[in-house]
Amino acid sequence: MNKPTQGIRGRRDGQLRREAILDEAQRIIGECGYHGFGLHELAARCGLTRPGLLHHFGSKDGLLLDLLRHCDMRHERAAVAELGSHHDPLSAPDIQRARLIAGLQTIMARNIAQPELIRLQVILQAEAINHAHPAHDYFKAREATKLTLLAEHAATFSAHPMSTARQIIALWDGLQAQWLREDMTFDLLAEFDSAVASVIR
Amino acid sequence: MNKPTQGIRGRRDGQLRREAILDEAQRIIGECGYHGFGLHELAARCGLTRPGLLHHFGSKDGLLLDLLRHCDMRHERAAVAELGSHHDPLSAPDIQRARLIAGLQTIMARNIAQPELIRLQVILQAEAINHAHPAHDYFKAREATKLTLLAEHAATFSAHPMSTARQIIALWDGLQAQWLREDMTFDLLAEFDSAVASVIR
Amino acid sequence: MNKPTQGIRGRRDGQLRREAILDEAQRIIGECGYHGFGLHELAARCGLTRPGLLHHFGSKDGLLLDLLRHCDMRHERAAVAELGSHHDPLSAPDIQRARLIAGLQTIMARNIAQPELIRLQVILQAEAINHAHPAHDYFKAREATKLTLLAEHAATFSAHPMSTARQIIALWDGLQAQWLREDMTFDLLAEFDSAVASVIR
Amino acid sequence: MNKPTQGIRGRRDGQLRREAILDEAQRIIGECGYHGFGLHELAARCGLTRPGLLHHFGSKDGLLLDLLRHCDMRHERAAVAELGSHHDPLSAPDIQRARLIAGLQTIMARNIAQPELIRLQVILQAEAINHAHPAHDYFKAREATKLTLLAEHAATFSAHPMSTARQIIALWDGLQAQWLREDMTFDLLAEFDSAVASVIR
DNA sequence: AATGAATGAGAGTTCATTCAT
DNA sequence: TATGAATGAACTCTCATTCAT
Repeated sequence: MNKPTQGIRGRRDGQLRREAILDEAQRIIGECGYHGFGLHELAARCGLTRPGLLHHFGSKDGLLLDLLRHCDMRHERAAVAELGSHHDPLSAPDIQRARLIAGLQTIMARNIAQPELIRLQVILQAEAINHAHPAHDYFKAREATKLTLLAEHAATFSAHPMSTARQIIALWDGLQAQWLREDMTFDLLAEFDSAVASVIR
Repeated sequence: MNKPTQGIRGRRDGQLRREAILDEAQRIIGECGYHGFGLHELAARCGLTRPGLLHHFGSKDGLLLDLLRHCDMRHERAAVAELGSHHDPLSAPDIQRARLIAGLQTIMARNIAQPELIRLQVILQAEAINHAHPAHDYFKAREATKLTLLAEHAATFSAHPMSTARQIIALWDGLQAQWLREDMTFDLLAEFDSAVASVIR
Repeated sequence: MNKPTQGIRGRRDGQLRREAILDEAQRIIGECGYHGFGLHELAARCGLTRPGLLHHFGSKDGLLLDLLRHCDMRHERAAVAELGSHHDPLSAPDIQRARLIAGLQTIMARNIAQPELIRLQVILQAEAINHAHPAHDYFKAREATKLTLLAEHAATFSAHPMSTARQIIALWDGLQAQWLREDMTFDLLAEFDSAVASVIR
Repeated sequence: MNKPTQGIRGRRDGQLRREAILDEAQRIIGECGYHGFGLHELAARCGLTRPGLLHHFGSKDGLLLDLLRHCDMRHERAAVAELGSHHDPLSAPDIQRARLIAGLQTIMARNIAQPELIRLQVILQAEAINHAHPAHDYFKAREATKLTLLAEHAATFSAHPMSTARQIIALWDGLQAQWLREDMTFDLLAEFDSAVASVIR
């Protein structure tokens, strides 16, 4: 007699629906970029209408920022924790170096398991170079954080920690982009490992 | 009474006009990406109307491809020549390595002098990961060319020439992107030099 | 254990809520007109949601008509009473004239104390000229009533009571509109008094 | 063999088309007000699409301002000229008064012949009380001009020229609005004449 | 070589409203 | 009594493009 909790036309739990939308948004923005995707297609893929989307996020910009916050909480914080947990400034340089490499490997391995996340980061990071892009501030802050964190680690064994940090980030971003450009046809994790080993000596 | 030079002058003017437009297009697409820019703004900046633009390039896609071809002829070929001219498979590994580094330095230095070009490459390369992007094929081919060329050079001194090539490209792209993200506030050339020196040993 | 007052309190609270909403509606519609305002802003200003509003008034049109009824009861009836109470067809023309002027003054003075009411009337009266406007019928009836009432008064001393009535209304409306247009920077009451004195001779 | 100047689907002379659109805009805005009308209906009535409209006026606001400018040039200037031409500060007060009345009559008669113009003014003048309305500044300036011009005239025969000016404007606006409200069923010109005669004594 | 006029498609966004809760 | 979710229709406006001139 009773129809469960499901109302007409896909009324869902709110929070659940929001997350489902953000998942789909990650996929579509990762493919087309922020400027290249339209609310209509995202809405259609989620089984609702454009105003239905905006009910949850207010605006296209708002959706993007919510997506970024969402990724931050789910992945970024885990990554920072990964590096932070093994950080012990009193250890010997060799151990520090090994730990950093291990941490980076772990994070990269996790990323490889979800290529949509890599796609999203690669394209947004490029688009957001433009100061007018809604994600510009987010990526500016992210850049500074990554740089500082890596430089801190590198300080224990490198004579130029800042340069080392830059090199790690460059390899990270550059290899991820290559991997996507070549349709994930090479072993990203192995290439990253050997590359990092080179720059860290 | 006859104007014999008019045809030529007209054609030459037209050519000049086209180049001026492409220069402006490089700037605006480098800022906003292909999806983020509109023909209207480009037309306005060039002092003509939208149909005026399309008269020269046929379509937005056509404009992009013309721009890419234009860059190819002006810069890419010079870069390839730079590397090719010093390539001599019979030399000693040390010399090969030094020549490659010198060639890369020269090209990077040339790029740094025209940041709009770097901007264009960074954003388009990211956007064009999407198979539906009009520049996808261009960048796919470019990727293969670069990889092959660098691997050829690296073969003379590296045990894993393909990986070395990837690492060079990753550092190249990654440091350029970082440089733009940080508003060109660090010494890109120096960072690139030391990074390449690391991965080439 | 029983809550005998709850029903009444609830109803009283509801009534208070409704009045608070109508007050805010008066302000916002007076500023933007019926077509220019949105339920969303009104709802926000009242601290509830759009469906919350519609729960009380059924529809946007319904809200407008309720507001009009509300004003009718609070102000319009008082005005009619003001004029009616002093109306005595048997008095001498001079007295009639003086009483009418005094009555109009009283009402105008009352209006000036609540400019939002004047705003509302001025804009709605103009919008409602359109036959399709939801307040059209209301203002059509109001017009007839005012005209009849004033003409009755004027009949005791004017040779053309209908024209006199029209002139009074025109001055009334026209000066109120001017007053708002000039940001209430002149003495509306004084101007109205002297104007009415002129047309009534 | 040759098709005249008429291209596909109503391509017209540009300037002619602009004026035709403004004529229709006058009608529709006069009925529904600025907030009450939509570009779609106007476009449809003119036999083109929404973007077709915006091609000529840039935006809805732009259309309104162009319409206002258009009316200014066609009617307002004629009215000012009408009053100005007969203005001679050296004449006797009686003559001044008679001339002013005659001038106002002429203008009002001209207006009555085009009720759409009156409609437009009545509704926009009310809507534009709101400072955020795109026509606010226009009507603010217009108000000041009218007031100054009439006060100048009235100065020759009235002890309170500013008040007299206000009264004339109030009667003007108020009677026009009444006339529309009552579906043009009374003799506006006659009522205005007798009313002005009263306030000018 | 370039324009002005116009279009169809689609952009993001707001609207009043409905419905289950 | 009021909400959160969602809709369909409408909104202004921008897009790339076409076409006659």
